[in-house]
Amino acid sequence: MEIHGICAVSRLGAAPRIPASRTGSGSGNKEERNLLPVRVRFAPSPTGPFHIGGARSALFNWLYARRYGGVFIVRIEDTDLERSSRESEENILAALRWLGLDWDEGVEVGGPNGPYRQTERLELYQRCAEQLLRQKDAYRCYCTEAELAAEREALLARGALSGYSGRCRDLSPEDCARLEAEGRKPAIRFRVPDQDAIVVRDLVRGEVSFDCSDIGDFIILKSDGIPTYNFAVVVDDHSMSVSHVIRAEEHLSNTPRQILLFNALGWETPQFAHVSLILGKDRSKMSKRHGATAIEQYQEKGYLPEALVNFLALLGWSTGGEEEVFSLDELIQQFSLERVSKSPAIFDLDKLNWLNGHYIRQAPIEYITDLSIPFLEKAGYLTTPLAPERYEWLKEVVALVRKYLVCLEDLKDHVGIYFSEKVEILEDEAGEALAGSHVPALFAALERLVRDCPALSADAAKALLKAAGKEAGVKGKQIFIPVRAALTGSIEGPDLDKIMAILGKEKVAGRLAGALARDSS
RNA sequence: GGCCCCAUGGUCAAGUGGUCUAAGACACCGCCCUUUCACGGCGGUAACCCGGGUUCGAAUCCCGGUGGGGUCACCA
Repeated sequence: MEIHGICAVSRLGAAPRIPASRTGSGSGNKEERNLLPVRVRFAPSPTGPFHIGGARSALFNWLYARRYGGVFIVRIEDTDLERSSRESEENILAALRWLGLDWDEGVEVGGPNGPYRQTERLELYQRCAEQLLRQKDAYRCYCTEAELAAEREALLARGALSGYSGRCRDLSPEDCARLEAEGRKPAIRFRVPDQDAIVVRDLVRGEVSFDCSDIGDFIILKSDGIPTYNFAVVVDDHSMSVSHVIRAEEHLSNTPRQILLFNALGWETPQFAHVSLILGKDRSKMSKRHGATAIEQYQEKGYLPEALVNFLALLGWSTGGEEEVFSLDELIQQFSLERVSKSPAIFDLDKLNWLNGHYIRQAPIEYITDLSIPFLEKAGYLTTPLAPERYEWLKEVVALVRKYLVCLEDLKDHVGIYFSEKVEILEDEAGEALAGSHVPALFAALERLVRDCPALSADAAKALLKAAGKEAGVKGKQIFIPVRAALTGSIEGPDLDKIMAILGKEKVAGRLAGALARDSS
């Protein structure tokens, strides 16, 4: 297996070791660093469906890359062998593409720093771990999970929950040999230095300081040779020359460990930006019980990617202006890390719904019609391929009902009357409207007029309605309500003349006759 | 519990010491448009967590409290 990016590691020897006394996340001030080419990454672990929060992290990274002409990398953090799967990796990538977030380097597209799946870069981590071992910045730990669990429990009982006892910190080669003879497989632990404070310079949070004594020696390479998250990110972010690490706030407390690793390996740290979390209605971290959390679910319900992107961008970021609706291009123009909010945001489904409806109403009708087709198929209203006239007709249907939609899945509740043969009386009021004494005369007149009409356009329908009313001696609501009831089974809905035009002569006349027959029986 | 982060209407948020009797959006309420519903338009209700400082002056700065969240794994 060939691993690119080894060059980055080979610089190791030459790079000056950053003294342990140094605090801070690396050299160079902000302005200086900003001149560096922007290289950001989205690094999901493929352990389940693509979460809303992950999507926002991906979006922010992508926007940042596009805003500054940088490179957006997608790397797969699949070191959790138990939970990772190709299936969810593909899921995530598909969702990324659906949202319109394309990547320049990474899994599937390749690039100079690949491979982009961590399980395919094991050799690299191995080598870096050995380096640390040689420098005495890491050591082999022979404790078993059971021993560690017991130790943790004891620690917890004393109320001091933190870290590792350091039992294997200073094992002699002989100790190691003996333990290995027992059949124990060592994990590799990082030796956290005696350093007072380590400060994270964060682009959204400012300087955040952590005390080293609060950080216990942590494992960087598991006993099976797989790296641990904190180790793999550092090695990869360096070897992929990542300039800015933009990720969720839950990683903030991991950052000092990572900085320690960067320092020990003699590497410069990237810039960090920790974006606050997305919370559910009850203010706790967004999870399944708060409703749909997977991007996939929104896609299935018929949310538009542009609405979701727009919504996600506004969660934790704002322009400062009054506008709320932004295309991807407009977001790129305006995005900046400086305007990312520090406080967590609650996922507001109402606003997403409004935005989605807004996009459904505003987008070109062909676009919405095309997106609607799979939903109509699924509801059993349509089979593809569509004849051209049928498509034109469908466009009119969609144009008529889209103002009622929150998402495309709602279509099925509004289009039944245009597809089905029979009308179902849905409301009591509709039945009552049909029972009016003037109704038979009105319907008879209208049915005749409709049948005699050469082409039932909306304009023609309007005129016919008026004429029929005149013949029956009624007007206004007395015309519209019963006709609407007969044609749609409901007393509310889109403009009646347009409904009639879409339904066509046959259906209109037939339904009128049907209502009459039903009424007299 | 230790450590860390956060705190403007129900929600998203603008606001970076005076122009704040605090913007905008969603939701809610009302009016208008309309044959109905919806869309749309117009208007309205509603907020600086508490307590101390600093200052001529604080939503804005500092300290403390409270509340919420995150994190403490051979998970990421």
